[in-house]
Amino acid sequence: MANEQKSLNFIEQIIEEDIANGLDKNNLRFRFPPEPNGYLHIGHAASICLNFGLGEKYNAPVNLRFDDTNPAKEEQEYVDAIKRDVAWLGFIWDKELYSSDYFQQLYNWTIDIIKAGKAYVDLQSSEEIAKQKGTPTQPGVVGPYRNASVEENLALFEKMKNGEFNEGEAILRAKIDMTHNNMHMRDPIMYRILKKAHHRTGNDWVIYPMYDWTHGESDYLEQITHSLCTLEFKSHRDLYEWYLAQVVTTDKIQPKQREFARRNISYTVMSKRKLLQLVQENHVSGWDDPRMPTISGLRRRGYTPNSIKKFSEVAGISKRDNVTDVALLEFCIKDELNKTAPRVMAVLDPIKLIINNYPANKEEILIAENNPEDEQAGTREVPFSKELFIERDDFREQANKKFFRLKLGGEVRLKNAYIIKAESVEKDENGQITAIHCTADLDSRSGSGTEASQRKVKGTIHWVSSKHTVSSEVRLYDRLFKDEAPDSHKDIDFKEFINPNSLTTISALVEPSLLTAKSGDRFQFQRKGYFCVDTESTATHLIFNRTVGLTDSWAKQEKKQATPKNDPAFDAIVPLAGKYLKARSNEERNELLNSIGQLANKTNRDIITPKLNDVIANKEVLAGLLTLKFIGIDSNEEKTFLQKALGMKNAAIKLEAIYITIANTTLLEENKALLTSILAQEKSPFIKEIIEKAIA
RNA sequence: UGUCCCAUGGUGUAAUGGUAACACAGCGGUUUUUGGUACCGUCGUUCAAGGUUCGAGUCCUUGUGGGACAACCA
Repeated sequence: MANEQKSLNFIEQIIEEDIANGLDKNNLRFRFPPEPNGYLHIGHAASICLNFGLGEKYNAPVNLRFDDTNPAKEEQEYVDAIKRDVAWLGFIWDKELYSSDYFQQLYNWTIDIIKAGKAYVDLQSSEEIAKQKGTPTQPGVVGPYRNASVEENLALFEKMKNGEFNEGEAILRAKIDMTHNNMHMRDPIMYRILKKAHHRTGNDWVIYPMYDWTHGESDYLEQITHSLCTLEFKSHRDLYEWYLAQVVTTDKIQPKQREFARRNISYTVMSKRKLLQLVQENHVSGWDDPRMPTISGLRRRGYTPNSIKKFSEVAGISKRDNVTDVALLEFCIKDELNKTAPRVMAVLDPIKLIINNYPANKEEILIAENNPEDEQAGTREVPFSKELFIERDDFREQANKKFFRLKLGGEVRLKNAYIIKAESVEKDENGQITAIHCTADLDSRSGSGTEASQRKVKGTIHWVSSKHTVSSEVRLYDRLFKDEAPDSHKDIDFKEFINPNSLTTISALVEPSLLTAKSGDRFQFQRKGYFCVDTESTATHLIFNRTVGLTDSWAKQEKKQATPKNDPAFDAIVPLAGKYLKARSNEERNELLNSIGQLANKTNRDIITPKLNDVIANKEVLAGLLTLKFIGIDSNEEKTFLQKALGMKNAAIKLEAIYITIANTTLLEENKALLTSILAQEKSPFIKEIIEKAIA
């Protein structure tokens, strides 16, 4: 039986349990509640797919609700962008709602809460309030305004509402418990004064409700059954429930907040604050730069709504911190585009190919399959002539048997055309090849049905006809960051890891059928990858973005041979160095040092040294340092690395670098000036003392 | 020196006390007019120690590791 049941994620399990306990399925209702202070990213897509996915699964309505309680950060531009992105993903929201629609209702409830003696106006400065709040390990203390009378509070709150206070002079707090374990319960702020125009309510209000005092009540007003948010709101749940308890009536549904882990992806960052920084500091061209993990960036990059939904589905949902391999996202788009994208020929790095035995004035129209994966896709016409361009990579004067492409004296098929044999090359004065001469087997034309056309040759390469080709701009994107998790390093700014080569713009030659391509169209450039027409593209200046490359097992093999192998011993040292950084006792450190020493003696200096000056992460730097501590320093590269380590922020690394430097008289002499300058800036008396002694 | 959450292959998720599985990535092969695709194969996993149980990835205890929480942000 094809009755295979898909396993439920933990949210679905909670819902099923609630239904089993008597919740009417027909009352199920969800919401996606973004703050309009930035663009949506692939992490939001997980939340969107979760909420709207539940809506589809249970046939329940899903609201799009803008959490717009902070006019200082929010803009209409973001509201529009968010609506566009959710709609583009293909989801239909039940109602478009705004928290700001509930300002009056929230205000009315607030009056009741004050009357019940459960909220008070506090006129202290934010510093005083913060001080009284305590810390996670120390309880807070009661402030002087906590026991004011209901009448006084009502009057003060009225003054707040009427704009009689300036920003920062007064706030309204819930009266809960200043000694509560959960900091959020220590008399949290319900309202603050913000004399700013709101993008929807204008200047109607000068008091604005805080997130906690808005979110649960909005859920309640909309009768949301399950209010799903990310893990960092876990500790807000107590407050969410406390606020709800002040207003619920038993005949209505009390919403339930549940938390799931946000979706992270390797080689990128996923926080609005950091993405905003990339935009503002011009590391990217905008929110929709194709390198950005935003929905709009992915759209421009060539991702489809389905590929993003598919990704959210296969990545799943859970409560564990995660960094999902970006390869999974790429798989989702490749898998779809393989079935749907028309094939075309484009030469990215052209070199001229002349067919000696083909008439100079002859032109042929050849027939090419649009998509071998899709019979319905049909065929197209591609012009052919004596002079062509092929990919520079597809030719070598000499090569071994594993090279299936064109080499002197070797044969290869030109896709959809003839089998050719390379005869000679033309070179310029620098020895650079400027043209390749070949002869064609004129009986071997693809599809001609002749015996020669059935011949098997090992390689097939793509081409464009010189006379008919269209020149275009192609943007090749690589990952934006060099590190898997650029924002996971404690004392290193994530921007340190930005990949300087994340965008390469080239001019490429494409087949003439692409002349009619329109913005957003997606193609497979055969043997190269999937590309889409950029939004900036025009009829006279075509621009293609590379969405993702094809799996290239030849390039992989080449690379494997070209790049030096990893050093297994060093790779084993790195995690130990990570532990060393966190070690609490000298005993622990000595034990680790012992293991590292044994491994260090097995490392291969020739492999490690060239890599040293590229490492950025603390544990890798320390691993290099500790390895050198055992095997000694002897090259200039290693000395440079030591100096870099001396300049690092991390105290443990700096200290280790200092120890290595002062243990060796030559190194000490060479780095005296550097040590002196470190001494001048150093705050730690311990490190200062060590340096002073050594220099003296 | 608190409270809470989390811990399954390289990565992401499943297994709801009963054979640890699926996908991605990796590796190898077959097919191929894309070194793509497809197909086949392969690699590798329950943080530790105790306990409950006929039986524990799952329940309990302790420990270890990671994370969240002290914005007039959301």
